Amino acid sequence: MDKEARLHGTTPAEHPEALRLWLRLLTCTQLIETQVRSGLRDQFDTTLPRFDLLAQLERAPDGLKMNELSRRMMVTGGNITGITDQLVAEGLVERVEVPGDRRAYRVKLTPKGRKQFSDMAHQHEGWIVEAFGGLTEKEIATLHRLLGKVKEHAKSTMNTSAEAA
Amino acid sequence: MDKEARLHGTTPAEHPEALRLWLRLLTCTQLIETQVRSGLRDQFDTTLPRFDLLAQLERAPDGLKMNELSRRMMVTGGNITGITDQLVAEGLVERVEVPGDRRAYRVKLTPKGRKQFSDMAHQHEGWIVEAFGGLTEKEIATLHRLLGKVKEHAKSTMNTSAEAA
DNA sequence: AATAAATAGTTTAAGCCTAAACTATTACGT
DNA sequence: ACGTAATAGTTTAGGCTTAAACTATTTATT
Repeated sequence: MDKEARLHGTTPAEHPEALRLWLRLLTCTQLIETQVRSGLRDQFDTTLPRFDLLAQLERAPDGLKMNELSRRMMVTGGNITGITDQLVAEGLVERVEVPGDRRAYRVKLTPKGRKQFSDMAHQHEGWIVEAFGGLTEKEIATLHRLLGKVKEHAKSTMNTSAEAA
Repeated sequence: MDKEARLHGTTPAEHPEALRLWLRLLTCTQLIETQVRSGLRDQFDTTLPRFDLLAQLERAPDGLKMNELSRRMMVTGGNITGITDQLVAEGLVERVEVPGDRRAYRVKLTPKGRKQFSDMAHQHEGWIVEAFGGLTEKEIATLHRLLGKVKEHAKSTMNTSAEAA
């Protein structure tokens, strides 16, 4: 019996492996994320959410509506409003009216934004490749496959537990 | 070929598997974290960082110094100050003077804090077990092992890349 | 057409988090 | 002992994020 298992003295764990896995998952994400944030700040004077939003738009030539950005980036709409405002002020993205709907618009990369993102994306990929440099191609594939199962299971049980209360 | 792979059209990736893995890792972490935050808020009216700090203290019967908490939780010292202030105000932890060093003190759980954490930890474990419910025990072990390699590699190359600039 | 409900996006208040500057204390080198 | 450097912790300014309340517009119902 190891340390982590023993310490929940009053609440003996039935599945300590799951808890350990969760802590490790968090640690890995946080380590890599910290590296990426640091690189974006030092080399491009920008932030991860700004980069993420540009990345979403780079994959969508026709731009994306705010709620599409919100869903894809898994953050709230208010958050998207703030980040978009900044990027518009910097001239990296633009708001384009949607013909049939005066409430909505599409956010698109400007040429300047596309150029800047291209530079950043190249560096970014380098950081990520380096982050997983300790794994073989096969291990990367295995990790990807197993996390795929986690993702599907998490999505499928999203709002199932709240009802049990 | 799935969606994630196709989308980096204009920036042909040499190691697209690493990028895909990173995106999936982020997604999984975020999905589970959102569930946990939501549960802590709805059922215990608290937040994840508060829970994490209590969790650290529960494993350290003699308490921890601020910088130890900072290092273990991988956040800045100023952050620890703020969270600790709140928990002290709620009576869940206490600051205890360190005999030989008037700069430092130890943060310890109060009996009330220990009790409250115990309740939360039990629920928390349930959420985590459920989050990984789509995996077999063996798959959990594999995931844990592979993430261990990622973690070690990330830690070993922490400040090696900045020098190359 | 009139009303109600849903949708798109923004604003607000509050908490988290960081980097950098700061205070207080301790350790070290001479 | 004295001056400097290192350490422990806090404060400050600013960016990120959320939930909830809000405005404006569109869709559905009657």
